[in-house]
Amino acid sequence: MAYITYPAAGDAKTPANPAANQLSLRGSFAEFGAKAQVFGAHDVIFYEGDPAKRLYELAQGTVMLFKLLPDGRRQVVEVLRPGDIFGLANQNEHECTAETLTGAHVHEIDLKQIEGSPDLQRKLTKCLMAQMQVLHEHAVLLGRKSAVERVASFLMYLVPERGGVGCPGPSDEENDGYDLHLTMTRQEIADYLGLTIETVSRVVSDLKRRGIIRIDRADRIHLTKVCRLCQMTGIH
Amino acid sequence: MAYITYPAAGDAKTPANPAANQLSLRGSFAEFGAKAQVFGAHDVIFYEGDPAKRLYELAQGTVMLFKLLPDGRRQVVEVLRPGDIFGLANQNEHECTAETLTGAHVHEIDLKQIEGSPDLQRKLTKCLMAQMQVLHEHAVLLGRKSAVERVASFLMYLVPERGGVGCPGPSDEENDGYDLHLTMTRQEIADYLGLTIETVSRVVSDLKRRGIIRIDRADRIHLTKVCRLCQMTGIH
DNA sequence: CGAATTTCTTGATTTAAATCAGGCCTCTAC
DNA sequence: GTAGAGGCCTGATTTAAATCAAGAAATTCG
Repeated sequence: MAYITYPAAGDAKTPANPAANQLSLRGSFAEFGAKAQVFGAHDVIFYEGDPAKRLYELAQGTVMLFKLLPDGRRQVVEVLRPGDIFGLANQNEHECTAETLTGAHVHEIDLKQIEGSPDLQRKLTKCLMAQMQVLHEHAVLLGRKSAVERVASFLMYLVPERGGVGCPGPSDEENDGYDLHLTMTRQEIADYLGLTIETVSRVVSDLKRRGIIRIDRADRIHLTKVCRLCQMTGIH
Repeated sequence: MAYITYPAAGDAKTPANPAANQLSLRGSFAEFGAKAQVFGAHDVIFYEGDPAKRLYELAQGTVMLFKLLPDGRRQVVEVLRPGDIFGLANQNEHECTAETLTGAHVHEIDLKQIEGSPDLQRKLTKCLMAQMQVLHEHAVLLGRKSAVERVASFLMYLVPERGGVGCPGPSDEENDGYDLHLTMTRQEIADYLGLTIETVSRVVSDLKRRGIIRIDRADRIHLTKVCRLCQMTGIH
């Protein structure tokens, strides 16, 4: 269950957890009296259909947004990282569910407050522009990429400063490596990539067999050949 | 080719075409000295990779945004309608190509000008929120819907005030009808829905055979049973 | 107008991924 | 330690959509 704190007004700048404080500097909402909330892993922040009144900024952790079809099919539409803003609703209801993948710190703020501040407006616009770009790239993935390309793109997305787009120069060919921690289960990855859990599992096994990745624990993946993987994303 | 006009400053409020003038009232950029541009059908407004300096507001017509993979695969990521804003770039380059589907009137404005106006900021935020919601729905379509559900959703999207979401009440079951004009070719529809042209053609033929739609010219479709079609979108 | 080009449709076949089904780890709890 | 549960992997089979391959409409153009 969610462990939610509502600090006294003006207290948001000094949360109990120093790490959260450090990370919340990434955004600027906390300085405007935003409520700070702490969630555990796999907590729901809001459900599709819930009344939408506020905006959320992820300060720490990972959150996914997903939509469900009546028959149970699920599509994860966004995977959010610290600094991302979510919970915007065109109408009065949330159009997707927000669920944490890890423990998470979230700042909550009223849209009206943002509208009053040109600085926050600018920040919001910049954030939405970046998210829109990610959504466009994800549309390409879902609409036009093969299963292998989807998984390769997903893994590259987890490499900081690469985001599945950039490719290392010729200097670090073949034997460059990178360790990454998976916060998503195979089912969540499948629902993000528009695949089944079996297909994700098979593709990952195949990458392992080909020596492109190495796996000890299911949630820890070592990318043995980042460059090779990058070339499998369909972008190059 | 594009027929581009750059009216003298302050002239944007009075374009030659009265229809354009009427429609431009939908937005508010024209009042802030935005450049007005007129494009023909199938003109490129900007290419993926072009330097991005300005923002565009569609005043009249239809525009699509698409991305290409190096091997030629294409994904149409958005289909824009009057009032929509596009051309936002996180970095300094456009991340997708903008091409008109019909003749179109476009207002061009500097992001800096918007940042100076709280009213425009609000409008921009509202517009981005709405577009993001459409992108989320489209991710569900691309990631989780069957070919029939995709085509049904697409057709419903073209019914004003429905947008593939709402369904008419039980009063207008079966024999409600709606005429719509397709501004996209089968190939463009396929690239929007993440299908091949053949699959789109087959699904459309099948809907015709089942009496759900009627087609005389390839670009004019009469929806014979809007309600039935709505039930085929996967949403109900 | 008729030729040429493009767009659309339809059929036959292939294939990538889904589905169906079972077994194997890994962690937790007792 | 053993039992149970959930997550993960793998194999066999099916299937929806892609691909391959012609034709048939439209549309453009000389």
